[in-house]
This record gives sequence, structure tokens and C-alpha cells, in this order.
Amino acid sequence: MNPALETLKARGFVQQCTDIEGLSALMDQGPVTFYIGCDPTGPSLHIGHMVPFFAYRHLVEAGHIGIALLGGGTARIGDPSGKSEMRKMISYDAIDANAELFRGQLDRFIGFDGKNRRHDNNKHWLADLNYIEFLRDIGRHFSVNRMLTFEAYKQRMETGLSFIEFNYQLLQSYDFLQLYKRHGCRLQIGGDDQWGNIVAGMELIRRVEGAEAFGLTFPLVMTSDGKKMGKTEKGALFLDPAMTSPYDFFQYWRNVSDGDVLRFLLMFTFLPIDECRALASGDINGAKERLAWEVTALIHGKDEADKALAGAKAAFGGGGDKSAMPTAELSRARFEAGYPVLDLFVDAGLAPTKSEARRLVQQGGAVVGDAQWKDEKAPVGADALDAEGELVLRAGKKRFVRVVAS
RNA sequence: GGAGAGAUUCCCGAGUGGUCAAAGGGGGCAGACUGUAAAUCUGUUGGCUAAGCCUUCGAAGGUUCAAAUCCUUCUCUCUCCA
Repeated sequence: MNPALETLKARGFVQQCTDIEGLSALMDQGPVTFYIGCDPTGPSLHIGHMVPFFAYRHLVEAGHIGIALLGGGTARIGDPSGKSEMRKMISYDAIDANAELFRGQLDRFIGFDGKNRRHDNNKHWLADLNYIEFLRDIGRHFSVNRMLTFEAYKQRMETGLSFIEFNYQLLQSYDFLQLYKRHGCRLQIGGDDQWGNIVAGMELIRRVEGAEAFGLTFPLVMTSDGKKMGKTEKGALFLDPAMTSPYDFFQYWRNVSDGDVLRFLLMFTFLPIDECRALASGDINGAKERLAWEVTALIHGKDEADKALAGAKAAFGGGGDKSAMPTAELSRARFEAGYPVLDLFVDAGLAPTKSEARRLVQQGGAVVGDAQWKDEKAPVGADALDAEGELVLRAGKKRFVRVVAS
């Protein structure tokens, strides 16, 4: 099999392919142009979006030509695949702004050069589409009977499916066709929930252009306990450091289940396969630390990864650098006046409300400096601060904040 | 246009006059066990100046000593019929 495909397969990227032998043969002949689309429905990509983009990099490094397609047009509709409910409509302005943010994040990860690493936006051909012409040219190739057999729609037959969403598949198929015409794109890759849409696009290219195209899907990445990967208490694991701090990002990977380590090393880092295997079969906590550093470095850069690692070491007692821990700046005067503990924990960001803070204290999860703080009414005085005017607060076992009083 | 059904706390979902800050489950948080893991068990899970008070059951009015629960209007969702 073609080495690039072999790599993807070995690293766990391949779920389904429309014609693996045919695709392999095509890739053996020379560079293949492929695309991966994502709809800018929010202000930041999250880690779940990234699986296909890791594959993008593997393929580009093997000499193929990638197109990251921003769904500035399709985001106006909403893809029903894999969703049980209709998505909220988003304003055009918000979509355009999101698309620009996505592009920036992807640029950092992929490094667009307009040659092998390209991007495009389907807004260019979808926004001003003429409905009647579209129906005549494209709609006639789609069988409703066939569409209804796709799993994506079957699920929605239960909860309801509006016509606007039912149309999504036509638009995505049209994207594939347009990219074939504009860039010679022959392959679409995406998450397995995109299978129906990908197959439909491939068939459209065959009907309209008489050309053969291919589709390849990746498994939807789940954690070993069956949850969607990349979910945290606060929601998805975002790439935007303002939405998910590099420290939290790092900690997510540091705490993945043992059974997920190898899989994640293979998919979310570019370490050689042998090295991934060696790491995962050795000291498992060391492997998690390496995984966390590697992924954080890829997304936020090496400096941020180093900082997150140092902060984690400091927090979890292995020395490290305290200044890299999550930090809150509070007023020294308040400590001198006796800082009410509940306020202190809220102000440090370790509890959203005083009730939560109270519960934390009552349940024994509040630690000030080295001491468990058991009295919710006792204030924290300036004597709790060290020589540098700092104090480490802990909520539970994993949440630390370094308080700097000034 | 007609006939029904529905909107409950982060989510799903009970509740049909006071005992309701509202069952149960999920999720979250904390504790135990550990390895910053998973699984498991236990507790907890609207806010506050915590005795008590305030806000919350789609929105606005009304009845009542008392409303998530009854009445009126409105908004939205779903199903069936045309």
C-alpha cells in the first residue's frame, strides 16, 4: 500500500475508505489533492476538529496537496450529521469572523503556503448560488430515496429534520465538485460522521464530470470510557488560549486514561510510531507527560508547553517553577485585614460562588498553603503569605492557583 | 387554516394547589482508594449577610391566605388533518 496511506492506517486514522486500493494506486502515481472541511460555527476550533488536520499534515509531508476548506457558506445552513437537534442559526457576520479565526488557528498549525498547503472558503461559490440553476444542475443528481437511507438522516427521522438541513448534503457535495474543478481535488477526508456527505460528493463528481474521486474517514475519537474526546468540565478543549488556557490544555492530556495514551500519541503527535509504542509500554505517567507536552507544543508552541509543564510540576510537588502555575493577583491589604476564606477562593477563581467555596471548605477540599482549611468563617491573614507575598491555594486535588498579593 | 400535545433547575426527565429549591438519572464538584489514570464507593450539586431571606419551573397578567401546579393572553416547539 502507498506509504502515506500506510502511515495513516498505522496511526489509527483510517475508519472507512471508499476504495482503498484505488486510492493507494492514485497516490502512488503522484501528488493527490485532498480536502478537509470544517464549518466555522464558533469562535475557536477545538481538539475534535483537529484529527483530520493531523492527517492533513501527514499527507502533505508525504508530498500531497491539502486544502483546508472553511465552510463560510455551509455554516449558514448547519450540518445535521451526527447531531440530534437542529443547530442555532448564526449571523453571517459571526460566521465570517469565526472563519477568520479558524483560518488563523489552522495557519499556525499547518502553515499555509498557497502551494501544497492551501485553504479556501466555500462562501465563494455557495453564497450567491442561484436556486433554480442549482436545482437543475445539481439537485437532479440526488435521489431522495437514497438520501433517506443514510444513517445521518435516519437518526433525525425521530427528532425531526428541516429542509434546510436536508439540503446540507447537496452543498457539501457541491463543495467537493467545485474543489475538483478549481484545484483538481480528488480526495475528501473527514470524520466518520461525514461518510454520507463524502460519498454523495464523490458520486456527484462521477455523474457531472465522469471522474473518479475518493473518500476517507477517520474514527470519531472517543476516550476509552466511551465519551467524546476533548470534553472537559468547562466544555470542549479549545485551541484558543483565552478559552482553554495552555495549562488546562496540557492537564487534559496529562490526565487521559492509561488505555488512551498510545492511541493519542499516534494521532495527536508526530513522534515516530516506534517511539510512541515505547513510551506507552514504559512508564505510563512519563508517557502522559510527554503526550501532554508534545500536543501543547504543537498547538501553543514549545514555550507554552514548557511553561505548562513547569507549572504542573510546581503544583503537583515535583519542584518546578511556581511562576508557571495559574496565577491570581489579589490585594495585599485584604490579607492584612483578614481575607474571608470564601471570598479568597472565589477571587482566586477556584470557586464560582461563595456557596461553592463553602461546600469546598466543608467537604475538606480547601487547602491554604500547606494546611487544610476547615473553618469557613476563619479569615486568612497576611501571615499566610510567604516572603515573596505569595500563597498557593488548592481546591480539591488537581486545581491549584498561585496567589500573588500586591 | 383546523385538531391535539408540549415548554421544569447544566442536560434528560418526574411533579398537576400548600409537606417544592422541586423525585430519579446523567454530568459536575468534594472525600475514600490510587499513579495528577480508569473503575468503584460515599457525600454534595440555585444564590445570599445562612436563624432565616431572595430568585428559579417559556413570557406577561389574574384567581387564592398560598401557584411549577388553576384561569386569560402571548411566544416558541412537535404531531396529525387540509
